[in-house]
Parts: sequence; C-alpha cells; structure tokens
Amino acid sequence: MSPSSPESRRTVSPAESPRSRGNDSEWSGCNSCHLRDQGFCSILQQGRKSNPEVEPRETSIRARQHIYRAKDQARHLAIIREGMTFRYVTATDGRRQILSVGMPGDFVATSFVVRDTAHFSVQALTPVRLCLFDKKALQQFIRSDLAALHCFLDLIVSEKESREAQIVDLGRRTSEERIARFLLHMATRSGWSGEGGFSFHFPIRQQHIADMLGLTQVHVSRVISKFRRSGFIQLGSGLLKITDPYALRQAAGGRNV
Amino acid sequence: MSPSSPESRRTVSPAESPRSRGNDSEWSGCNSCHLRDQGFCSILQQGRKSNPEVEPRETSIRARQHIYRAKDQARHLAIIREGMTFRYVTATDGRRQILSVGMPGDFVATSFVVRDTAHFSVQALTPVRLCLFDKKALQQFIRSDLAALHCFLDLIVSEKESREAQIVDLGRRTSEERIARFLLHMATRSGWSGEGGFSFHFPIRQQHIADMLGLTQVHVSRVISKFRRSGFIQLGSGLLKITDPYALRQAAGGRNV
DNA sequence: CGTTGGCTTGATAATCGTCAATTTTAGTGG
DNA sequence: CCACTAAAATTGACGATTATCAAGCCAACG
Repeated sequence: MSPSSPESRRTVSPAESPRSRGNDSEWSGCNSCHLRDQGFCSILQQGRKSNPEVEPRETSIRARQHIYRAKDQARHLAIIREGMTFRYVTATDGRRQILSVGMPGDFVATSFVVRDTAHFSVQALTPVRLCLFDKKALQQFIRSDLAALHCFLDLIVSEKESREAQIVDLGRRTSEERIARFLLHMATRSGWSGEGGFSFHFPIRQQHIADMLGLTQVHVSRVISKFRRSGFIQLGSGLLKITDPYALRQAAGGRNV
Repeated sequence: MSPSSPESRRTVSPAESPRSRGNDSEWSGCNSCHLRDQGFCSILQQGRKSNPEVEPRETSIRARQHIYRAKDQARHLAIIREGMTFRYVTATDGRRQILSVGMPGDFVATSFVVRDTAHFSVQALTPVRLCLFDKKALQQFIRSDLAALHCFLDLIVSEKESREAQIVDLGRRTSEERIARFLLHMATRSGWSGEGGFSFHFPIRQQHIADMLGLTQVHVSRVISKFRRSGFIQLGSGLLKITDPYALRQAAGGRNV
C-alpha cells in the first residue's frame, strides 16, 4: 500500500550508543540556546540548580538515520535542538503510518518519560541536533517536581488533541483537504502568522506526506500539482511558498485550519 | 459524507444542570461501588480522607442524551459508573467523527482536568450512570497530589497511544480490517480473554461504527453481513457473539489486534 | 397496525490506488 | 564545478475500494 522509501537500514541510535557521533566539541550548554526559555526547556532551566544531574549533552544525527527503533529499550530522553524528525509505525506488510513530525523544542518521543519501550520508530528527516538527557535522571526530575509534571501533562494533553485532529482528518476529510491542511499546519508551526504569503523550509518528501495522511505518493503528487497549477503554492528545493493563503484555506475546507 | 443519525437535539447536560435528572436517591457512594479499587477510582479512594470535598454524586443520563456539547464551559468532571458514552466532533457540513467510546471506570472526558472547554461533544450511547465531581475540587486534588498526577498522566499517555493506534487504522487499513479490529477491541474491553468464543453487550449502531472508522453505514452493513455469512460473528439485539475468533483475527490483518 | 429507526441490498459513481514509464531534482565523487 | 547516479516527482492508463442514491424490509413501540 505504501512502501517505505528506501531509507537507511543502519541504525546508529544515539539512544543506544550515544557517543557514536556526537559533536560534543560544539556543545555550549543550555545557556546559549535560543530554546532555553521555551516550552519544556524553561522548566528544565528553572529546576537546574536543584537538579544538576539533568544536564543534557548534544548529539548530531544525519538525515534519514534512525533515532529510535520500535521495541528497543530507550536509554535516553531527547529534545530536538535543530532539524526535524518523524515518528512512525509499520505494519508487517510494510505499510507505513507517520504519527507526527518533531521540530525544535519538541521531545523526540514524550512516551519515554513514562514508558521504556514503544511501538513506533523515530527517524531524522533532516540533519538533527539533539539534547540528550539521562533517562532515569530526567524521569526522576519530572516525576518529583510538581511544576514539571504540570508542564509535561499539558504537553501530553496537547499531543492527544493533535492526534484527535489527525483522526478527524483521516476519517472524514478528502485528500485535498488533508493535504491543504497539512501544509497550512506546517506553515503555522514554522512561525507563520496566517497573514499574507509565507515561505518556509519544507524538507518533507511526498512519500512522507502520503504516509502521514493515509494516501499514496502518486496521489499526493497529483494534488500538489493541482495546487501549484492553481497558484496556491510554490514548492521546490526544500522550500514551500504559500502564495494564496485564502485559496489554500478554501481547499482545506473553509473554516478552521 | 456521514450524516449524523437523527439523535436527540435536546441537551440536558448534567454539566450544565447537574441536578436535572439525578437519581440521587439511589446513590450509595463509592464504598459500595464495584469500581472502587479500579483505575483512577482507587486513587480517589486513597485520597478520600484528606480530601473529603472530592466526593462525587450520581446522575443518570438517558440514551442519546448529550453529556457535553462542544465549546460549552465544562462545570463538572465525571466518571462513568454504568453504561457507554462516545466522544465525537462534527465538521460544519455535518460529517461526524467519533473519537472514542467510554465505558465504566473511564472519565467522560479527561480533557477537563486540564481544560475548561473542548472541541468535541459527548453523548450517551446507552442509559448511563455518572459519578459527578466538582470540577475545581477534583482539579485541585489531581494537581496537588503526586500519586494522582502520576496515575492521571499514565491515563492520558494510554489514551494518546490508543489514538495513535486509531490513526494507523484509519490511515493504513482496509475497511474489513478496521471493522474486524474494532469488534475485537470492544470484546477485549468487555472482558474477553481472547480465548474461545465470546458473547457481549454491544449497543453500538452501524452508524457509530462508520463514524468511528471513517466509513459509511452502508459499507459497514456490507462488511458485517459478509462476516456474518462467513460465520465469524453473530450480531443482533444488542449482542455480539464472536463465533470464530481465529477467522476474525485473520480478517483483522493477522497479527496483533 | 402504522410509524420510526435501523439495517439490507442493488445499481451506479467518485475517489483514490496500482502499475509503469519518464522526467526532474538532488546528492556524490572526481 | 561538472558529470554521474540515485532518489523523488510527474503523468497516463487502468482498476479496486468505498461512497452515493434509492428502494424496501424488519422489529420495536406507541
């Protein structure tokens, strides 16, 4: 149904051999990080004094490399500092379903705060820089710190809401609506205000879109070609330009993106 | 695409007028409840002495009545004591997507522990008895009690995992697989060990199955008729009987249910 | 005993998938 | 920086799955 694109079979998971390709020399700690005061990082920042053992170190991952493989033991918790990842599952017959896309500031997989293994895998979409935390130490911190727990709970609830929005997309929207909504959603996550045109880094292949939205790559191609011909968007060399936001929103089903 | 079945438009939400039809006379408290030591109720049980203000009271809801309507202010938190509910969203054009089915021991909607409104609605599938908690009091309790927070977090994470499983169903499985898996899943939730045949209360209409799985009622009817003709199941008068678990699992796609 | 909600069934149509060939783009090494 | 190669995207022809429309049936219920 949807053959995975031929992506690296080798796994040099940082969760398994974390020092394998770490550019630790470039590591400058949280103090100089622009994500320092955003999302969960701000919580970590606050708890830093009392919990020095949750200090992360950095690792680099090449595009397409696996960060985690389904059913492995997770040894670390990681936050994305730079780049994009995606989380997916594959059925035995090879059908792939992408569950989410990770961007800077996101946990690679929130599940590992509560679980030790998962049914999904995580792969780098672009070159990625990760902040690696000792799993035990961070689990301990989150579980014992009320503010951290509240923040994390909010994170998971938001994720759940996001998954439910996806369910509505998959269950009750046409391929055009799904694709238009996905593009708009990615634009929003990339900092788009929603006003006027917008250009942004879009390293996502049609096969990824297909596997995210329950379609085939061929069909995604057709729809995107149509959007392009209609002048809604321009797409090329990793850059997506929304040229007619209104029309794209119409294609997305009018109301709420 | 999927017109809602003509279900009660009237909303006598207990969240809005909680005393409206409470059979408070029958209320016997948690002590006599068989769910007392299960799931989240056990946590409430433990915190009872120190937090007497989280004591629930009971309400009855008739089948098809709305328990919560999208975008309303939620005034209570509720746990299902008896009966079944479902949570859904509708697009402006009437397409309905069911997000989950609630059974005894489940929160009617976990979201309201963290949020005050939601984008979904909740309706009773059967006559339902609810344990109603004062929202503020229960929120306060959960937020301040570490054990409760852990338990609740675990609950949300499980829900998230469940939603992700649904995403895989919707995105990458055929209608037959989806329906077979749904039936097996409901059997499991109803106490089926997975061994041998199983008969259980199944008050779910074909329209609900359709709206859960992103199909039409007509198509659900065809698939179920096929399952019945093949001797996998018997279905009638609110009772589902799995007569050939092996065959049904095959139809569900072989591996894992 | 007629009405209503839910289910079944047939005929037909739309959406989306499959297969396959071809072009374009991106990545890599010289 | 160019040339070569692999990956990704495009396009057409065809087919399968699932939706739509419509009519009729059945069982529960007032």
